[in-house]
Amino acid sequence: MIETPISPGSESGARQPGPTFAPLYRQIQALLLRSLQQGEWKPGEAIPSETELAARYRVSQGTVRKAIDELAAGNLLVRRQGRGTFVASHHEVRTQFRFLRIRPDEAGDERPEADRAPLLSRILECRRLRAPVEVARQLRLRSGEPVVQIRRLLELEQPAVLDEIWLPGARFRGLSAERLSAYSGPLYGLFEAEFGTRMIRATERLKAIAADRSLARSLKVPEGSPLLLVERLSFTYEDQPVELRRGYCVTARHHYYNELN
Amino acid sequence: MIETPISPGSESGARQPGPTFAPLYRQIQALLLRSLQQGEWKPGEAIPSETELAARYRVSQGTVRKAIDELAAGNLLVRRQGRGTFVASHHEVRTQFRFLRIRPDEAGDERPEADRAPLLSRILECRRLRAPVEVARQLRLRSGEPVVQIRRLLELEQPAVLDEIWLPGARFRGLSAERLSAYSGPLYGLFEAEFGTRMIRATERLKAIAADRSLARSLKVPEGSPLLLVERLSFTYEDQPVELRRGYCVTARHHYYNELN
DNA sequence: TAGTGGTCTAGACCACCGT
DNA sequence: CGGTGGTCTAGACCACTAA
Repeated sequence: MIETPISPGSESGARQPGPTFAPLYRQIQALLLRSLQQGEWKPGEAIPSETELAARYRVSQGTVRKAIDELAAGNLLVRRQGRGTFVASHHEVRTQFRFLRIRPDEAGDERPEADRAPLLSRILECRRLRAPVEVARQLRLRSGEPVVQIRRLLELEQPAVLDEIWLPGARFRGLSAERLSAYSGPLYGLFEAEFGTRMIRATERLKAIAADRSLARSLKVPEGSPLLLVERLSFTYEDQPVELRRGYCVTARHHYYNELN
Repeated sequence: MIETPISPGSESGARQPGPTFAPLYRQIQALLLRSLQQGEWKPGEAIPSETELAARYRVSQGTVRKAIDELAAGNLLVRRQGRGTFVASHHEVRTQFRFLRIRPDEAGDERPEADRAPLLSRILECRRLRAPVEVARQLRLRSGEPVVQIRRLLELEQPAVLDEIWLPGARFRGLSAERLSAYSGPLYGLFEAEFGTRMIRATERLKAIAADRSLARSLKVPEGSPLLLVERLSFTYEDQPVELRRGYCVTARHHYYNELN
């Protein structure tokens, strides 16, 4: 099966420089993106070789290459010399620390490698309910639509993070506390494997707040203790928001790590 | 003047695939980096065109292009179609918000554009002293070497951030409270223009802490209030650390914004 | 050894910018 | 208009991986 993008100028018809003009490699990129989204290639699998894709789309290898380059830069694909190009997966170690920014103060100053930290995740709750207004707004649901709420405790040594997670109910049917507890490994790994939902990017807002009674009890800190609140909105393909998460972190022996480039 | 990198394989001598092998475009990149560091082209200025550079280094335009691509991706250079390639500068609006991550809660949800926020910076103190152990360690100085310490208050509406900044004394001779107060605009703009020191990248560690008496007074919040502590280490060329900064932020009406890709 | 991604070249043409 | 960066091609060779 051959999909044909607009032909390049030197071959036949010309691209229209009109208002919707996009370079060839971006069109290829969009086609690749569509295939990824539709699951033509699954996370962890290899996509066709550059030569194959060039033939399929009837463009030069260089053009395919540039399309893939950007997707790889965006962490959607992973290039491996001599082996092929693979669909990125949250199961890989390399991808892990892209979203987990809380680190122990002493360890992993910059290299979160060989890090077999005893990261324990304890599911406290998993229930379905109608989306509160603010949650609905951020997830772009109608307020009152069903959502899944998860509460879990992350322990890196001491109890460190209490997460409150909201997910669209429709997309995450059949998600239960049992299923969550049975699964070991990153949450996003489960989401991608069991629900076909891959988190692509996220925005975060951080604040310092004082622990209320409930948080204090869960995290075993005095009431009023300063906590780091990390509010995250995660997106899948097409910039669809699919997870709202509020993490309350004890930062006595941990910190949130960030790099500015 | 012509500088000659190792010739490409197809032309004459071959690159040695030895342990120190680097592709041609990386060698060009290193040469460009050296010119940038040595100030051959100043921030805001244009560097020579791709064709010129290709001639100078005796490589093809495509190779120069790839070298520049990566430097542009790292925010060291800025490409402008039809005009040329320019040395990035902290004076440009585009670069501003790369390092300033504190935002008002309501505004600038994702687009920090057209943002003429009344950002007031009041210098409280600027003095020279001997580097405390921890500061010396992070700035890679011998403990006791001279450093400049700056304290300043940033007001976005209410007083919002108290910054404590340490700089290597040798690199920042002649820096004074007067000079700082006289300068309006981003601090890093002053550093790059007056001291030839351009901040390239930074690492940050964030924690939630309780305001002690001194902080409480400066920021006009009750003692014990939760504050967001942002500890930043900034680097210039060659991964030289040249600024240590501790920012204490009131996050009642502001937050720290971050994007995960 | 065959196949993959990675580098490099040379040349053509296009889009954008200032003059 | 001329110069700049941006796109696209075709072909060569290299480095890495797995069978």
